[in-house]
Amino acid sequence: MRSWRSSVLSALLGAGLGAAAVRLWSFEGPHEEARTAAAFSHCPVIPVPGIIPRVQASELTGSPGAVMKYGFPSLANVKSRDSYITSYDPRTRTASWVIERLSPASLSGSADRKCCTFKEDDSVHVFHRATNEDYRGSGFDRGHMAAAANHKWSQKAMDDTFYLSNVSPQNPHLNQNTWNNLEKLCRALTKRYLNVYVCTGPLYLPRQEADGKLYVRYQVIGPNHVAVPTHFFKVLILEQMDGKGVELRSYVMPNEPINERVPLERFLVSIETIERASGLLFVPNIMKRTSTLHAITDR
DNA sequence: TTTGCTGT
Repeated sequence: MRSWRSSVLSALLGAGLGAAAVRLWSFEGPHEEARTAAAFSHCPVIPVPGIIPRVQASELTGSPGAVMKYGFPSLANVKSRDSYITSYDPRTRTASWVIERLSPASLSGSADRKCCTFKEDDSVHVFHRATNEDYRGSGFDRGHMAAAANHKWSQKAMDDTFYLSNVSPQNPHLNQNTWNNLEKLCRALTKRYLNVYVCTGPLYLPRQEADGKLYVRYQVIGPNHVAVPTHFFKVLILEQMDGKGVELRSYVMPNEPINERVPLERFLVSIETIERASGLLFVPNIMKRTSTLHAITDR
């Protein structure tokens, strides 16, 4: 039985993405704090000109200009909702990426998920649309990309996270434990950073099969063949309290049960790893490609 | 607490 670690590692290696990932996962220090510090030392910090203001409650209404200040990871089938902006992938019947902006204001309010139900996205053609029937009895959870609890500021905003275009088939144990903890971490970071931008999405990573060749293989569920991602990513854009810099943190988790005792820092990968694997480019508006990527991968 | 599921 292969561990999650070897499974992620071989998948990333298979995509030709090894260098940055190997260095992170090979780190085994005796003290967790030292390990955490070492893990974050890989995360880039980018100075930004001017002072960034904190988002106020009155500014929460989903306006693409505000949520997308760091740019679009890709441009196909972009949709704007109150709580997030997303790019839909009609071939897999799920999102390519979903971006949301978290702040203390967006996390507080009276919206209640008991009032929400998962629903088809009528803006997607029926040929390419996921339905609740696809998930029923599949063994997979309907895992939010933009999490419901991030948008208590408005019932409509929370309702919008229940479109199945904001959902991917997710291992139930992962969704309800370690992935949930990662979502809670994103919310907790709003206390230490001015604004927290979160970009979430699925990955379909190659792995080596018995003949020694690399294949991308994923299950599809239901009559509409909704793709089951092999992994999920989260890219965090953290605006520092002094408004002078932006920190980037990016995580990859396999779509399988993960022991909750494994620290979240173990799932940090370089942003380049996710960019190569996903076909997306993050923070195109601020990334200085050559110099920044050297800083990440050469460390 | 928040993440979901199934059955009535």
